[in-house]
Amino acid sequence: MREGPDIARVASLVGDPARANMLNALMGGTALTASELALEAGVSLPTASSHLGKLMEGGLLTVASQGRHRYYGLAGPQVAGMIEAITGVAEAVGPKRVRPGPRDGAMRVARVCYDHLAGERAVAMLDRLVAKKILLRDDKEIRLGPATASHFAAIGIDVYTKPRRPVCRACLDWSVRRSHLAGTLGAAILDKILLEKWARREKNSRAVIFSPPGKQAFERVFLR
Amino acid sequence: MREGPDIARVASLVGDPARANMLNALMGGTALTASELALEAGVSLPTASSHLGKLMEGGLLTVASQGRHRYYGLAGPQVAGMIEAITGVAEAVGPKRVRPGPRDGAMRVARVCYDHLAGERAVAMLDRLVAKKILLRDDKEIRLGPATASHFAAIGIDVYTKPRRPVCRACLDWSVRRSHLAGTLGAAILDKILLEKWARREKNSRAVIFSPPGKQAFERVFLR
DNA sequence: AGAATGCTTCGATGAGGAACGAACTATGCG
DNA sequence: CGCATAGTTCGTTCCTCATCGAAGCATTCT
Repeated sequence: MREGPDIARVASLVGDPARANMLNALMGGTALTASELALEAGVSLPTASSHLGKLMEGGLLTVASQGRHRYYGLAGPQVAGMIEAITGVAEAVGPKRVRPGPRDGAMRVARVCYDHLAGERAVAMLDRLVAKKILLRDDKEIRLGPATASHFAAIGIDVYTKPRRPVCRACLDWSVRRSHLAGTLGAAILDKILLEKWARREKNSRAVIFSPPGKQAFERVFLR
Repeated sequence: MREGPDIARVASLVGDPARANMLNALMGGTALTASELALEAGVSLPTASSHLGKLMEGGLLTVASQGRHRYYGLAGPQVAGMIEAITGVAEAVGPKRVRPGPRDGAMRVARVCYDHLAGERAVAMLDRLVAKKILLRDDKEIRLGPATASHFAAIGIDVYTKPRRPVCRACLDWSVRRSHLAGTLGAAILDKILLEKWARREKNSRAVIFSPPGKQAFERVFLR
């Protein structure tokens, strides 16, 4: 017998298919209502409610009541990171790539990770920002540099909007094994991409699809 | 309903207390026999055997038969990383730090992570190696520099012993939120530390306890 | 107020799976 | 060869927990 944090408790919360589907859906970053999550998980509303209660009690979810809606979201980036880690293992040990499929391809290129962009395109972006010394990579900790604020202001992104969370964070990608940009800045960039309609969210998926002109615009702004 | 890697399957494997205990024990890095794992998990041998079968089938474990013993070990660093991630969340959401206790303190300072050293001391070591430009931190990817081989040779560590795995890897710490050195080099350094008896493994725990002279030696070699 | 929607609670049902003892296979020892 | 040790397989028992229908709150709309 051994001591330590109760990892079985946390893992078993993720271990139920219905709950796993819900968490997966919430990896999209937007908070969802109980009914949406029930649909997503393929269970009835009472069942979903029960699961949500357990996830709440387990500390994996937060909830915000707005009128008669209750919006559930992931409790934080650490939880999101854990799910990505589990996804990575599941991907590795899972049925030997039955069919890579276009959906998977799109996911590899660009997808939503909690509230920011992940995938090859996101990794390339971070690399470029670091190479241009707009961001400074120290440890996994990515830091702002002297040029950061002015550079993003020129693009139309205010670096210091929401002061609660760290502005910059690195987040490990499960497809590519490198890091991409998370934190409020990462979130702001994703907002920008969607707002400018450079890309759209694939319905019921974390995939992010760039339009041809959107891809060009993204490359002009972030990869040049 | 949604597609993608079967994360529930993987998580539910970790979600059983007996299996979680086994995996936790294997995070110590040494492969263990079925009986040792049964003891560790607090279940009977048949039960343990059944669990081990499931973990094998799930791809989380590897086994090496030696005579009438079967040594089980984690399937790889990715699995170890996942367990650390889950541990981090469990730590964060777990019962509000009932008593930090000396055991926890020791774990924070230095512990075994799969096959290399983790904890504050390991983080400090990596920082120092990077600051001295003996290792180069690029992305999370840590790379060898021109001075690497000679520097470690002087300490008595051959950087290029086991060519199968990457020599350098960064691994995220759940206590400190920074990275430490993994890969074969990380493993070789831990070997060195234990071989020189600078530190000993706490029995039945991942904690690594440095003796006072061992701590000094470690600091002289790695932190100066 | 009454009706409609969103969600939770309660209670009953049922299935999956964790547990162990007993029997079986395999390796090592004298 | 027997005997001991290490592990697995089998069968049974038992309990947890996921599931849903029905009923109960809460909020908003008309």
